[in-house]
Amino acid sequence: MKLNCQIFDLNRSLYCGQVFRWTLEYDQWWYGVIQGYIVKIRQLKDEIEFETFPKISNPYKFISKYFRFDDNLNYIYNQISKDTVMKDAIRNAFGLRIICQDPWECMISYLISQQNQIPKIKRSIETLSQKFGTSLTFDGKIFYTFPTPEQLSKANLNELQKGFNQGGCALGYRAKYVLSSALLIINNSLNFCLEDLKNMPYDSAWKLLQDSFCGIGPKVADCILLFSMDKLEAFPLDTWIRKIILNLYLKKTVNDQKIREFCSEYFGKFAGYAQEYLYSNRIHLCQ
DNA sequence: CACCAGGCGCACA
DNA sequence: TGTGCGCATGGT
Repeated sequence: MKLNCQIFDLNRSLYCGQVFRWTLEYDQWWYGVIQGYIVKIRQLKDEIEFETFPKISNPYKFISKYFRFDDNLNYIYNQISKDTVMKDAIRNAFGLRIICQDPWECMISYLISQQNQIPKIKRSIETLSQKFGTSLTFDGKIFYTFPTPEQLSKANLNELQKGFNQGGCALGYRAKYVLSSALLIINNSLNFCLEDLKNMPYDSAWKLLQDSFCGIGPKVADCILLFSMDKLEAFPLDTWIRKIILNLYLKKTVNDQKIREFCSEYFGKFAGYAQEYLYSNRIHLCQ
């Protein structure tokens, strides 16, 4: 199937560190698993070419929603282009789009991301899927869906925590956060479901995530809201972004709360896009 | 061998 | 309300 798209860079969107389950194979084809579907996709100029397995009833809608093709990037660039730092960041990562992930997978992925490195995050999530997800075969390769809360709740703490060379997922101290989150959901211990957060204002959803789940703090909550709950005002403040904002914008040391207040005010309701373009340029901007 | 990683919970003031 | 410390494991 083919789909025309404007202001979109597939490689940048998949490679920038917001999603963890995509791999680049031959002829520029990316393979990934989105919910229960394997997706094979590549970009040729302004056109993307893709295929799903199993076949999905409305593939164009599925792909458009995932890559947020309804976001008007021209308008968003205009809104966040407050200075030369951001203009350069946009130029260097032009076409990068926030991806709309599954809330549950996103939550677990960013619980795992804390105090961790991207290659290891990917390896942990891949191992988690292999051990507890459902297998699918396509193009002669075996893929695994991200485990549901039910599937993940059957794991024991030890095999989540321990290292790869001991048959574990190498989650370390984060294992208890992952398992307790799965148990909270399958035991119906919460008086809301994750999808409900999409219909809440940003502030209340941000607080509710941190109050409900152990291991979710300000940064992880923002990642969940930005990458899976359509909250484009969320501004995940990690070590890289902290350095960039303190060095290039505030030029003095203030606490995280002050940084968040500044970024929210300065970048506005598309602050999440601003964050993603700064993060994408982090190596360049932190020198 | 040190040291640190897309932070967070907890103990203290 | 605000600050400092330890954390499991893997990578450099």
